[in-house]
Formats: sequence, structure tokens, C-alpha cells
Amino acid sequence: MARSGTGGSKAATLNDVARMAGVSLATASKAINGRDQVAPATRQRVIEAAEQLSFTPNSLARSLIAGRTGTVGLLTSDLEGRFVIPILMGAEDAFGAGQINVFLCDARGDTIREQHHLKALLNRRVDGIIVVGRQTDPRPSLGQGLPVPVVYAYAPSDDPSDVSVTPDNVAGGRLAVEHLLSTGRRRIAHITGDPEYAAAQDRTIGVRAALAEAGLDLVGDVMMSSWSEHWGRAAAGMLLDQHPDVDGIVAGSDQIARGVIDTLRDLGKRVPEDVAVIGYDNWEVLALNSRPELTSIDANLQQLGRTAAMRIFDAIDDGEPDPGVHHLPVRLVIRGSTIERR
Amino acid sequence: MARSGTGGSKAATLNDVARMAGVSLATASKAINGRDQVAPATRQRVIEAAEQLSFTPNSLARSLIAGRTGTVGLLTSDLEGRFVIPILMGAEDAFGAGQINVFLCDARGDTIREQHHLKALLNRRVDGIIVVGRQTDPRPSLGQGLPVPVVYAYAPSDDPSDVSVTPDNVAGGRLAVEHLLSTGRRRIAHITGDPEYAAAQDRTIGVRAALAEAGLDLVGDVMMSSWSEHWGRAAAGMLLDQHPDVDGIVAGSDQIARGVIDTLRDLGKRVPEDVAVIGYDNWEVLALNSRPELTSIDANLQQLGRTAAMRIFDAIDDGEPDPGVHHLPVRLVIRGSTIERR
DNA sequence: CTGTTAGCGCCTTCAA
DNA sequence: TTGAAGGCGCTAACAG
Repeated sequence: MARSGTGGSKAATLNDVARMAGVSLATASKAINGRDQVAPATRQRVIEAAEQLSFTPNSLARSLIAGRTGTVGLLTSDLEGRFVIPILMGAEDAFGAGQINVFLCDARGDTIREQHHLKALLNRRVDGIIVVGRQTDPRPSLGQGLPVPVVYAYAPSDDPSDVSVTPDNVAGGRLAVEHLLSTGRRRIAHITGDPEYAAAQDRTIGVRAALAEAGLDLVGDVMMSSWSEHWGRAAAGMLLDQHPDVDGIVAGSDQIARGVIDTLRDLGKRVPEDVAVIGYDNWEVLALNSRPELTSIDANLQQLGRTAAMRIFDAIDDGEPDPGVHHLPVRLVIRGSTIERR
Repeated sequence: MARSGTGGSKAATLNDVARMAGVSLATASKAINGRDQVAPATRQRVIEAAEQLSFTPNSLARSLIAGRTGTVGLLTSDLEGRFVIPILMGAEDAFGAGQINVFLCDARGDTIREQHHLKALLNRRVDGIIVVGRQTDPRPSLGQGLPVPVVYAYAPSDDPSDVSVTPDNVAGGRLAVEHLLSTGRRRIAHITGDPEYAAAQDRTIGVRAALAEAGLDLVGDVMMSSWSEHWGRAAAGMLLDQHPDVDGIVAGSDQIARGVIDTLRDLGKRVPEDVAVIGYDNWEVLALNSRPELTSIDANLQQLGRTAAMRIFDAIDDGEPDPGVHHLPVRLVIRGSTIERR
């Protein structure tokens, strides 16, 4: 009786199928793989035998011959970070469509473990590797000598001869300000997260640039501290204290935006009538449950994952790397925190 | 010049190493794998040659011989769901420690795609499969005939002869009530999510049981609707309207709890002095940014992932399935929403 | 159309 | 202590 787990007899091999169908190994192979040098009747017999034995071709053997495994490694530094998940999804999706399977490796921010995983991936002869970082700050390159193409996603490599894809945070900052301007705001402030993050710096650059182009200045200084709701609340309090006439706030993250909105309500300011607030990340759990719902910048991370996958595809086939850091477009998602409901 | 991507000459094979070291293939193999029938000097020479050529043993060839690949499949129905991620992390971690690599497959809730991925995993000769669902409701079994052990995590299989691990939601409900009771609350209400979810039902059972044991009744009916902050706000409004004397609320999720707390503040109720609120999931982004921070039930999902991995390990080695649904313990995390800060 | 032969890269007897 | 030979499961030339 075939118990589930370690079920009795081993998996059927092509040899078994051939014998059962009364043909040679080679013929069975051709029949199964749809080669056209085989009589219809024979093919039919082989296929039936295969079904009978519930034959499954052994990918290992195939890969050994082909020199390609149809697998790629997804090397992440931190699965916990919520930015890597959509990227993973996008990549897995793109590869899945191309009959490629994905090895998931989480280095947990540890270089040793990363090296260890890298080695394992190479032993397994993956056809390519995507390295997904948790921040947009550049990270150390895995090096140039690797036998397979590598693409860095989200966190670009610090070596310009590597291929990297990362969201365009400067454009995101611009987009946020341009949107606020388009709703008639003129006294705009910027509250954002940890200044150690490139994301904070880049978005700020975009914010400043867009304001400058409109001939405006930021209201107060950029307020930078942490990516939390707590900071959003505190900063908004200080801001309104010093500049009660502010009419638009660009928050560096949706969490900060939530905090900002909380404080504004506490202070009796209406959003968006008195002050418009725009977040960043379009993290739906936060954005959709906010009162009012949060306008935000979406970094298209799933798309970014797909793009990384495509670049690996190309590198595997053509071998045309196109090195450098590629900044991918971001997207404005408009909700009630910047535009009044009618 | 060895360009990064599809770098020049192919990877070195054991044959190359043997030739360079001036020994036979067999001897090289023994030397590299630490077999003891080889002279120290010879071994040294082989190892040096291997390093020179940066030789990497081809896992495919090894697996072909060994009949085990040292890989497992992680078949998830929905990567987006935030519950699968910690489970993934736990499993990946446990396997990583055992030199096993993980194939990640996201079926996106589609049965066809799931079958497709399953087939691919079997072709690749994974040694085992973990199926991770996004809800705790039972899901269809993959079937009994599979040639490798399967463990279902979070969403148990509907076939009791399969092995499943899932959090103990009934115990979670109990735990929440017992905690509120221990802080002196007696008029306890329960606001939870979608009644279609087993999670909502099971937690409610636990809540009722714990109250009954204390000789108490729930204040009002269980309020079930959706897992959102919006619902938490609305429900709390209705509840306080009908039962202004309530002094403890068990929320079915942290999101609901956040909504509840929001409304309580709007109504001028102090948390936890007037009303204690406990959430569920211990989703830190929400729990830690709440005012006050949220007491919650943590389902130990990472541990659950590890457990699933362990069971696969065991099944691969021993072949002792121990079928049935195993309910894993949950954990209370106490914060400011149920206990006053001193 | 079908079968025979030679590997893919590696490990493991078994002789020498 | 070393090497030659067989085979893991499959495919891709070749002959028949």
C-alpha cells in the first residue's frame, strides 16, 4: 500500500517506460518530448505507458546535459522588510511564466550567510541571481568573477559595472510636490524619516527641486528622524506650532503620514481642506484605513521585481548586461488626503 | 577578459582538477570529499588544483547519484498575505541550517497554477513540500499518491491523513480573555472580522469558553464583519452606544483594535483606564505605533514555519508522518492598551 | 521510423 | 594508495 511519505518503489524512469512500451530508450525519449521522428502509434503507446507508471522526467538529468538548470537564485538580505516581498512576487511571477523556478535565500543581513548562500546557489548551477536589498542605499557588489549574471534590485550595487534596478526616489519627491502644487497648495513642508537612508535624501532632493522650479521655498526645514507614526505625530505638532499657515505636507512614508494626520485632527485641522497630506510607499493597509484615505507615491515594486527578472532573462540568453543603476518610474496614487471628496 | 555575465570558459569540472593535479578522476573525488584512502600529499595537490580552477562541485550530478537533491518546495497560495511571510522565514531558516535549499512557488490562489508548480517541483525531485495557506481554514489536500512527504502550514489539509500545523486560535481567544480578566475587567465584548474565516470562529469559541469558565457572559453579541480598521471604528461606536459600561474589548485583529482605540479616544474614553483593548496577530507596525501600544496575541508564525520544516526533515529521514492537524501554541504580548503605565 | 552509442559530472565498487 | 569501469536518468548524434 503506497503510503504518502516515503512511498514504496522509486519513481519510474524513462527506461521503465521504454520497456513497458516495448521500445528503446531513445524512442521513448523522442515520443515523450514531441520529437517528430516517431510513428503516431508508437508515440501513443509510449505516452500510455508513461501515464501508467506516472512517469515524471527527471529535471536533474536533463539539466546535466543541457548545461542550464532553469533555476535562479533570489538572494535577499532581509525577508522581514516589507519592500522585498513585492519584489519577490514580481520576480517569481515573471520567472514562473518562463518555466523557471526560484531558490529563495535569506541572508538575514549577515555577510557570512550571504557568501554561504551564494556558494550553495552556484553549486546548484542556477542560471542567474537576483540580489534584493532592503534599502535603496548601495550595497557591496558580489564581485565580478561570477559565472552567472547577477542583477541587484532595490539596493543597487556599489560597483557601476554591475546591473542594478532601483526606484526613482528623486522623481517620487518631485511627483509628490507637483501634485500638491496642482491642488493649489503653496506653503509646503516636508517631514521624512531617517537621514541615514538614501531614500530620505533622494526624496528630499526631488521635493526641493520641484519647489524651486515653482519659485517656492520649503516651509521650515526638512524634518528628518525616523520612519514611524510616532515621529509623524511629533513632527506635525512642532511644524504646526511654528508654521500654522502650512497648507501641504509631504511625508516620507505612509507611516509618517498617518501620524501627521492624527496630529492634524487633534489640532482641529481638516484634511485635506486646511492641509493636504501625501504619503510614500502606498502601503495599502495603512493608506486605505486612514481617515481620510491617503494619497501616496507607489514605487511599483512588483514591476521592479519583474524588470529584474527580465534583465536576468536577457543576460542568460543574449549576454548583453547593460550595466549601471537603472532608476524605475514611480506612480502617484490619489486619494482623499489631498483632494476633497465631492 | 572574463566579463561578468556569461563568462568565457565553462565552469571547471572534477576532470579538469584531476588532470591538473596529475591524478585520476576517482582519486580527485576522494581527495575533495575527505575520503581517507588517499595520501596526504596527493590530497594537498588536488585541493590546490581545485582552488586554482575555482572548482565547484556540480550538485546536479551528485543529486542524480544520491537520489536526494537537498531541496524542498515551498508552495504558497498567496505571497501577499502577511501571514505567509514569517512562516516562510522560519522554514527557510530551519532548512538553511540543514544545508537544504528552498524553491519558492506562489500559486496566487489559482488551483491550476498550483498543480503546475507541484509538477515542476516533482520534476526537480524536491525531497519534500511545505504548503502554506493564507487562512487557517482547511484547504484541499494535494492528494495521497505523492512520492515525497508534504506538510501543510497555517491552512491545514482537509484530509486528516495529511500532516498539518496551524496556530491554536481557540487557545488565543482564551488567552485574550484570561488576560483581561486578570486585569480586573468583567464587562467584556468581542469585535472580530469576517465570519467566513475559521480564525474568527475559533477565536470566538475560545473567548466564549474562557468567559463561561469565569461565570461571565459576553457584553452584547459578537460583532463580526471585516478585518479592517474601518470596521473596528464603526463597531466600537455601536458597542459603546448600546453598552457604555463595557470595560474590556477583545479585537479579532490588530487592525480592528486600532480602529476600536481610535473611536474610544473620539468618545473620550481612556485606554486602558476606562476600557482595555487587546488585539490579535501582534503585527508590530500597527501594535507599536498605536496610542497606547497594543497588547496582542502572537501566533508564533516563524516558529510554526520552523516546525513545519522539522516535520519535513523527520519525514525525509525516518518516514514517520504522525498525521493530523497539530495546533501550535500562541503567546500573549502585553503592552499599554491593557495595563496602565506607572 | 527505430535502435545503438556516447556522453553530461560525479561517486563507488573492485582490482591492481 | 591509486586507477579503471560502471552507472545515476536522460538526450543527441549517428547508424540501421
